[in-house]
Amino acid sequence: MAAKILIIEDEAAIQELIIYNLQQAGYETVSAENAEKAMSIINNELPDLILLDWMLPGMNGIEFARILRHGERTRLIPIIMLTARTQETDKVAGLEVGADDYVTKPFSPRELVARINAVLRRLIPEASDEVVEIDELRLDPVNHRVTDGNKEIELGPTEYRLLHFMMTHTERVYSRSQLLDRVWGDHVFVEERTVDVHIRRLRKALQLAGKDEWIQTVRGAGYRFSAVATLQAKDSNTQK
Amino acid sequence: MAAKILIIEDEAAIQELIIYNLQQAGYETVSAENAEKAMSIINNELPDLILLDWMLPGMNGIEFARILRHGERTRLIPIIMLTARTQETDKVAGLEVGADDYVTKPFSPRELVARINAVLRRLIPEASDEVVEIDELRLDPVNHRVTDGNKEIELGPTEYRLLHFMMTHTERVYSRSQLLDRVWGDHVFVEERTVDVHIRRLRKALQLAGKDEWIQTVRGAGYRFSAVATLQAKDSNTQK
DNA sequence: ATTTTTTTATACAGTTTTGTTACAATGGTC
DNA sequence: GACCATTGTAACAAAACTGTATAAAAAAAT
Repeated sequence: MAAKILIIEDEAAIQELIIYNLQQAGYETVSAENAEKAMSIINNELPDLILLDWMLPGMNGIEFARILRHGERTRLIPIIMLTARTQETDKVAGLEVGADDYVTKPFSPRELVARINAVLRRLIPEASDEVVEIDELRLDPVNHRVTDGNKEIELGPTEYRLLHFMMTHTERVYSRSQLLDRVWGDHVFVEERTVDVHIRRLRKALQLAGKDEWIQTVRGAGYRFSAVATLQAKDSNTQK
Repeated sequence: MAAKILIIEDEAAIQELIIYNLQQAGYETVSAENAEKAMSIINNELPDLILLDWMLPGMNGIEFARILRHGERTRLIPIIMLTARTQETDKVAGLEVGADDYVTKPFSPRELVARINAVLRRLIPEASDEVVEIDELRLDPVNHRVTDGNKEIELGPTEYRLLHFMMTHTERVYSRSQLLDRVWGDHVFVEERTVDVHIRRLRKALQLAGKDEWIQTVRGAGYRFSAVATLQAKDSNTQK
């Protein structure tokens, strides 16, 4: 599942340069020349990351970034600002409004791609195309396959995304509501208990590989993915 | 257990900017635009920290801070003031009324988060997400795990919170009623004896690690957590 | 030594949380 | 349109957790 990147840039030449390079790097791209078009795209297909030009016809990028940060659905989308300016104040203003990084023009395509990679890895690793492999368990976003050694594990779409998220966020407890936000999407109207059901389905699928214990219940808190072998100190006294 | 931060700020743009950044930083947020709403929120769900704008519609922040400091339940909640002014006198007034820190607008989100972290660490360490480690005993709030060396210690939710509180407040006696307030939460009505039971359960769990002696009974006063070598005139001939 | 107070230990019943399964609704595909 | 996979929810079962009562033990006071 290649990350989808929205490019908001009015200069056609630069836009095409970026599109070319991002596609080269394996990203899916959509683009808009102004804020209105950008908004309509965002409403249709939530991008994973937004490349936003500082100067836009009609509305400046800072303003637009602020609007995105206000939107319920768009709040969590990483934003990288493109700016011709190098003033420190602009940098600060950009970061203050919630940009996650910025690139000054002129930029090298390699630098741009590198920064995008970095931001995605940091903020939504499950949206990057990197293979995740833990022990023998391997999830390959490119061919959308999960394997254990040479055995293939079949998962439904939701279980796949859930596993992908968990494998890229291990050793950390996530509440049901956090999982809904990150795996289902922000503020999807779904019962929290639904998470349990999908956890169950995922565990069932992993059971064949004997890896179902990696998905752990943390009572009162949520779920945790952990492949670390820890000697349980239980079963010596907790019995009834 | 992410700390819950109440943001009292009437300017929508600033409020959302703060919300976004605090959520990014892993905090839970609630917000209010004026003093009344803030009060009603506080009555329902005690926040761990309050971010309070200096200027509020109807009532100024200083006044509100003073009210909070008088309230039985709210007295101990850390307050960080947000102010557009930089005058030294205001700073003084803010700190005098009991604010624990203050941040002047415009502020960088990083600074804000850093100050919040600092205040929380100082005043309610158990609400921050930092790992607590004493000797070999390690409690990690992020993955919600307690380990002794490489042995995992399994705890129920209440024992976990109790241990977390005690590990972050060592070398000090807490009465049962204090523990009920801080671990169970105020406004909870349970027998004081209940504390004994959970202390017992926690000790039992720690016993496997041989760390149960760290939870000490102070007769007539309460309990104390102390990892300091207990070289009391206790004469451990009675060992084993 | 005896009594009183405080703490520990344990059992138990009630409650909450989580696991599991079945089912109906949805939406895509042939 | 019929088929199929997938999804979310509800309902019930199972498990874990909680608070209280009670009895035993320990410490302090008499």
